[in-house]
Amino acid sequence: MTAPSDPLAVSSAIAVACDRELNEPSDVPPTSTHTSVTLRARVRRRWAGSSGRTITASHGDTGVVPGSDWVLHVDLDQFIAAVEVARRPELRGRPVVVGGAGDPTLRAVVATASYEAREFGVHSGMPLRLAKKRCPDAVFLPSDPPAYEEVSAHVMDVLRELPAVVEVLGWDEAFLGARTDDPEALADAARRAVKAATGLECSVGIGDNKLRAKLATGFAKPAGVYRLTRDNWVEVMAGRPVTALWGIGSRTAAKLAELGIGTVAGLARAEPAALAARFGPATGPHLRRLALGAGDTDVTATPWVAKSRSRETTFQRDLTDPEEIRQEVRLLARRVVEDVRAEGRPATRVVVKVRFVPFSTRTRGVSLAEPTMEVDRIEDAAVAALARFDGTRAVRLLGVRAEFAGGPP
DNA sequence: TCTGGGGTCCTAGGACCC
DNA sequence: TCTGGGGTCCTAGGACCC
Repeated sequence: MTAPSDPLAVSSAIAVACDRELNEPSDVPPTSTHTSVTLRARVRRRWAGSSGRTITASHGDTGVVPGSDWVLHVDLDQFIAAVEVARRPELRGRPVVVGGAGDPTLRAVVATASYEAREFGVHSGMPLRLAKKRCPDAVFLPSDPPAYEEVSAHVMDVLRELPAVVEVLGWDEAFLGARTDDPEALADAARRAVKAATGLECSVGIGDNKLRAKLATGFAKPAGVYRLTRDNWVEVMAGRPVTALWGIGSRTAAKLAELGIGTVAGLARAEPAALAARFGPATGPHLRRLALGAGDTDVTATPWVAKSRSRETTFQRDLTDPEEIRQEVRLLARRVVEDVRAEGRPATRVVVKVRFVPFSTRTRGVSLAEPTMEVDRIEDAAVAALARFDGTRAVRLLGVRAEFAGGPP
């Protein structure tokens, strides 16, 4: 296949590929090992019980009829910072940085920065120390998860009043599945309802599947609405870097760059076989489908069920004493057991995570003889897993994770 | 700029079995 | 003769997301 250099030709080439891909009924042949989005959707559908309404597209996993089925993605603007400003109105208009214990001299990173702080180059994931350097006048606040959970629950309840199926994605975002002729009106209704009930601004992406709705939200921010469908996908996305896609991060982008692929258009035109050879039989073709804008349309209100519970701590000073390390693992294990018991489901496996100095992370796990919620059993399993590590290196982080048996509780 | 905490999913390799 | 080819399960690591 020749790669046209004319941008318009590129666009039409992708458009053709899109149409072919999206309309192909035998998209997932039974012998294919293709999994990713479609398989995940099937697994979830199998678990969808009677506890929630479910909209399932009747036109296959990748296609919906415009004007009939819509996916909306609602995302609260600078959520954590907005919650903090809401309860401290005097901070409005000031650069606010939330993260860790709120002390920029400690080992911690930014959870959320207000738009004012972002002007100084502060963003999520950045060490607090650097945020302080970039924006010395910012107000640094400790992270307060229970407060955010409470506001989040309120927002989700407000969204559930709308004529749509609500699938919660995290503290500050949700998918809405709806059958409507006017998705913009529904998006406006969602924005107004959230604002009226909580004072918080949100942005809404409208799409013909989850991927496009999610990406549309990025163009809607702040406090706006944007529609991204197969009709404008090529025009909007073709020239953007592959990292603009939901699910492609810097590591995958670097590997794609080695194959000479840098843009969404380039990925859309790539040979599935070449991608499969580099990324595996499922992930390779899946990456190309992302570039085509393909995604599933299933929005389900079925509550999310955790597959594991974990606790981890980064220490302010590195640990070297084996006995101290053991005691910290026991402490983390007991905290995990509290969460496991709150869940009311026994753990089947315990995994210990160690991050050595400077920053290499390793895990070791122990399968339990039988599922249990007993604190002694889980604590001992964590210590046994820890014993399988090389105990001579300095440690900066310890973590303990309990895994539950597969399937619904 | 030395890099949190809580999750999920996919892949590769070895063990084990027929 | 020291060699087969799948299938499945388990484990550790990698990558991604919020």
